[in-house]
Amino acid sequence: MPRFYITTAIDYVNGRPHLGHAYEKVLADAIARRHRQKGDATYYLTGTDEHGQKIARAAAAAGRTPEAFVDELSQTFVAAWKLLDVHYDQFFRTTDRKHHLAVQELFRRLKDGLSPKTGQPVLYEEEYIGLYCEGCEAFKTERDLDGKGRCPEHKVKPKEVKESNFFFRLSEYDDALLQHLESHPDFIWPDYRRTEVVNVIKGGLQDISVSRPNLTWGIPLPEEIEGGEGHVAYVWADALLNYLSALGWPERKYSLWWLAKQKDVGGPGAARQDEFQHLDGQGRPGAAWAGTKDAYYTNAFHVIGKDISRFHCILWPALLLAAGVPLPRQVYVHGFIYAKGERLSKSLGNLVDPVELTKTFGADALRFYLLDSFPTGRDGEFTLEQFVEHVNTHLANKLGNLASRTVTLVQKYFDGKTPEEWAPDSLVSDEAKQGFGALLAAAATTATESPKAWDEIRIHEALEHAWTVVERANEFVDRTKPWELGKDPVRRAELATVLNALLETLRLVAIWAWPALPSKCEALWALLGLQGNPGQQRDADAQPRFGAGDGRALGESVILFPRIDLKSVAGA
RNA sequence: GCCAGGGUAGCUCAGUGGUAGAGCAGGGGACUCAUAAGCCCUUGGUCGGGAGUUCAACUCUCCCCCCUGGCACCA
Repeated sequence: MPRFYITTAIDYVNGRPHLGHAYEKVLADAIARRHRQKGDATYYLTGTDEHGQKIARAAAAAGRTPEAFVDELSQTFVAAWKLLDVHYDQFFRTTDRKHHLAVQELFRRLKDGLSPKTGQPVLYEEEYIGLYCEGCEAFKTERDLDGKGRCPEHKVKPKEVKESNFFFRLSEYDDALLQHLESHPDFIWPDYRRTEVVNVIKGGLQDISVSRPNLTWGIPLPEEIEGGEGHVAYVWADALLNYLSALGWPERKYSLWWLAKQKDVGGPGAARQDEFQHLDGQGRPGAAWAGTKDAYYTNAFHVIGKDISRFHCILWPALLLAAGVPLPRQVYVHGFIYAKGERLSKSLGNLVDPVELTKTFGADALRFYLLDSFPTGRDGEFTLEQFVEHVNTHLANKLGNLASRTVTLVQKYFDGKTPEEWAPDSLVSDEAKQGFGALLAAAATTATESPKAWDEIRIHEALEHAWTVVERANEFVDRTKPWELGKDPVRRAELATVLNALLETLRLVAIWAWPALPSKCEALWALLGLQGNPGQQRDADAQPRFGAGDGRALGESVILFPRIDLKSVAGA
């Protein structure tokens, strides 16, 4: 069975979740649900990043201990994802004990490692003198400062700080990274992000500090590291490792999801046969897997925002190479959602609260807007007006109304049971025949194109295909005028055929749209009187089965997608 | 500055050589099963500017203008 391991960035808990966080989780959730729907064994990891000076400071400002502070804030993320129907398999926190142990193991491996070019220790200690801005929690170079020698963001002069840090010899991994990017062209999506990363690497990499002295809110370096007392791991050397530690790394069980046997590979890039490599018992490439002849394939699919692509495309693979862990399959770099032309930011005051939106309009309305209204993974612009318009048009007016009018007609003329008759030849007018042909053709096209678009993560295209079928169905209703057929007992077979075509259309749409709209598609499924769940329907079930109904009773007629009246949510 | 992407109807965008497209908004119409939704028809663009290649360019080449992203620590 194909296996699919998908992760999101873990969110830094110095504030509550905003729409950008929500977009990433919903996007990953839709991808994960698509894999589950196909029958792939799927593992979806998300969580929160809870260490670092900013959090320690925010906690202090709130008069709390860091522990209590992160406990509370991480719960706001858990609650938000629950509200949005984000179905993850594990919510991982970097304050988890097993994460501490894993980070320490990483440092031990770095300590023992030798650099690829000069064979020096991968980890080394060096005294560093620099200008440190406390607001940024970062060292600044002269170039970063404004004309008056101040941090442009915080408007304060950075302090000259002398401290001893441990450095990771990143500078020697440029060739290895370039080679990997060369032989794995789809390691980074989209292409232009890959180009950016290649340029950055070619411009030369600098060693990076991976520890922080004089900071307590973090993971202490292991005692094997001489001089490491009082240092904690740098937040990125800490945070990135969550993708492994959540799976149990360094215990071998991590390989259950991090790797896959050749026959079990799922997800993007699965067709690439040249990526298989043999691994030793530690999951290190190059040697045969202990006790088996199977080739293993790296299987991690990281979904991240474009702001952290350097960390995931350069630092992370370099750390993994140094630690002897196979690299992930792909880093999927998505765009940002903007509001009022600016990126979402607390200081700009244009944060859009996904929790409020969801409470007001429903999880599926927000999910649909995020997944359908702009191309998957690209930047998007949020406005309440566009949101309302998009949801009203597609969900309420088109799909919701089609379901509503179909169910009402079945209740009115067939006592709420699916008509057990199918007679396409009974359609008499040219208009009806053409409408019928157009509907069936659209359904056939979408049955082919929708799975393809889903698998290539062109979610907006997958949904567009499905909605084309909805549109053909609404046209078909108007062309065949079932309310007139209903008045004429002689034309009962024709009426039954029309309604069965509509019912089958709705069944298909419920399956095609389910990864994006899980709860509403399940409600639609129940409304259609169907057994089971659209999330359990495989691609074979998503092929058109136009024909006579089985006489089953439809569910109670409900408004699936209420129209949103912008005036009634004034103040929003 | 360098690298990348983009400038097409009021708005959001699709369209890589052969008589300019979609959705929404605007205008008109017929209908009434339905969530005042749906259906039909329709107004609207010198495709950022200029030059070139070609029988033919939104589409290829060159130059210019403008916007956006990246150039290591905010999803």
